[in-house]
Amino acid sequence: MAQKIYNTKTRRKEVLQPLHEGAIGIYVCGITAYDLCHIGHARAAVVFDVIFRHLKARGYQVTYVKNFTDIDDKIIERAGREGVTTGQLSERYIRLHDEDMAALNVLTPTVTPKATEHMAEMIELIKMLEQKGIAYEADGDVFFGVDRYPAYGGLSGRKLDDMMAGARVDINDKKRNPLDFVLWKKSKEGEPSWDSPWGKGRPGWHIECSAMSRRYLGDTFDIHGGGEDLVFPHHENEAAQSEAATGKPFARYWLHNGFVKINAEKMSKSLGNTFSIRDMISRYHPEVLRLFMLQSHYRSPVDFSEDSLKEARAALIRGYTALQALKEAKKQAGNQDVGGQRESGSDEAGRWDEFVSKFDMALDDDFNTAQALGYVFEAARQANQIAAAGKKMPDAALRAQLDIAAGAFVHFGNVLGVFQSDPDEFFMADRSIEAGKSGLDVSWVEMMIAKRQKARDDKDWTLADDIRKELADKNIMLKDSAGRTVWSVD
RNA sequence: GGCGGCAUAGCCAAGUGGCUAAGGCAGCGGUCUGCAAAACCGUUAUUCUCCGGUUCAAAUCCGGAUGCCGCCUCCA
Repeated sequence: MAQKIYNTKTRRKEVLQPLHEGAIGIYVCGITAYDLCHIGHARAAVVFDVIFRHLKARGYQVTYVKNFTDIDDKIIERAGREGVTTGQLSERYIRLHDEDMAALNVLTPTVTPKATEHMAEMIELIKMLEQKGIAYEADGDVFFGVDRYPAYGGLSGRKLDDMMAGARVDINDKKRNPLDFVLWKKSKEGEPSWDSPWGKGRPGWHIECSAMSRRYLGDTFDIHGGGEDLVFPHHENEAAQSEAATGKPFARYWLHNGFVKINAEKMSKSLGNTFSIRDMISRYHPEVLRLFMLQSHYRSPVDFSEDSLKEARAALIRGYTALQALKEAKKQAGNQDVGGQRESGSDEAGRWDEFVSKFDMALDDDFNTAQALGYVFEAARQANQIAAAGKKMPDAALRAQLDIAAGAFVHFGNVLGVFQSDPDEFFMADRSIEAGKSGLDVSWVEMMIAKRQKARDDKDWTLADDIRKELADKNIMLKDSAGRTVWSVD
C-alpha cells in the first residue's frame, strides 16, 4: 500500500510520490536555542522521529534535516542579560536539546544545520530576490514585497486583503506594505552582525530555513514539517521567498503536528504554562512521554495532564508485561525440547505477520500511530497467551512462536521508539522513578519484602498479609511469582 | 473582524459511505493464586453533540444550530 500523507497545502490526504524514486527529503523546523525544550518540542520531535523511522523501515532512503536557529532577537536579548555571547548561549541550549532528544530516544536527523553557518546561502537567496525586484532595501533592512508574489497566502489559506483588514500588523515606515517581512535586518550597535551587500546585519527568521533546505535538499523537495503554529507566518513566508527566488516549487507536502495543551489551553511561552522535557522525564520514564504522544493522531491536539501521563504509563507497563512474559517463557522453554508438533506454528506465524502488516499499514495511512498502537496491544494479548502456553508446553514449535512474537515487538518498538529497554530494566527504572516521587525508602521496602518472604516460608499467612497491607497503604503492589516477589509503585 | 479545526462509552482515543464502532485506563463477573497482583476468558456505546437533507445504506457526505479550540504577534 502506498504511503498517504495529509498535506496542509491542499488540506487533503494524498499519496506520497517522492521526487526521486525511493528517496525522501524532509525538512523540519527545529528549535530556537535560547531556553530549555518543553514538551511541545518533544511532541514535534517524537512525531517526526516516528515518521523518519517508519519511512526508513518502508525502505526509503530518507534525508532528514532539522535546523537550529542560533541567532535571533530572543537569543540576543537573553545572552545580553546573562553576559555571554549569543554563540555561547545557543551552544548551551543546543547541547541541552541534544541531551533531551537522546533521552527521548529521538534519532539524530541526517543533517542538523545551524543558521549562523549558512550566511552565504542566505545572502545569495536575498540577492536573487533583489535582482528579480521582489525584495527591496530600505536603510540597511531588506524586505520581501508580498505584492510582488501573487501566490502569497496559498499555504495558510489567506488572502492579502483579508490580512490587511486584521488589526495586528506592525507599523513600520520602512515597509511598502505592512505585510512585507524582513529578509535581512540591519544590526544595532553592539549586536552580533555579519557583512552583507546591505551593510552589517543579521538574517530575518524565515530566510534561514529557505537557505538550509535548499542547500541540503535542493530547490524542490518532498516534505516540510513543523508545529501547526508555524504555518503562518513562518512557512508561508519561507515558501514565498523560496519559490520567488528559484522560480521552482518549494516543499511538495507540508506536515504540521498539533499542539500540546495544558488543561485544554495551548501551552506556550507567553502563557507561562510550559513544562520542560527534563522535568517530565525526571518524573516519568521517557517512553511514557513518547507513548503519550503517540496515542493520539499527530494532527490532533493532546491534552497534557498528570492523569493522561498515568494512563500512558499503565499502557506502557502493559506492553512491557507482555515482553517480560515472552522473555520468561523463552527462558523456561530454552533447553527443554520435547519435540513434536513442528508444523503447529504456521497459523501462529500467519497471525503475527498480520499484526505486523496491519501495524505498518496504519502508519502508511498518514502515520496513524494511535491505530498502530491498537494492533500492538492486540499483539500484547496474543503474546501473553502464547507465553502462558509456552510455559506449559515447551516444545520447539512454541519456542518458534515465542521468537516470532518477540520479533514483531522488536519491529513495533523500533518504529515507534518504545520498548527499547529490557523488561527487567524498564521495571527497575520505573520503580526507582516512582519510589523517588513518593519519597519511599527502597531498602526499607526490600527489607519488608524479605520479612514477608520469611513469614511466607513459615506459612504465617497472617503476618504475610499484614505486611502486604502495610505496603499497599503506601501504594506498593507486590507480585509473588516463582521463588521471588517483585514490587511496583502504583 | 478574517481563516481553520474539533465534538465517538465514566475517562483517553482510532475509525471518514456498507462486516459484530479498534485499542488503553477505570468498572463488573469468572479462571488462576495460601491471599493478592499480573495474565487469560467474558462483560461495559442498538449508537457516534443536536436538527434537517442526500443515499438502497452515514459516526462517516451536504446544510444549519450549539459548544470547545487554534491561527492572524515570538511560539513545536
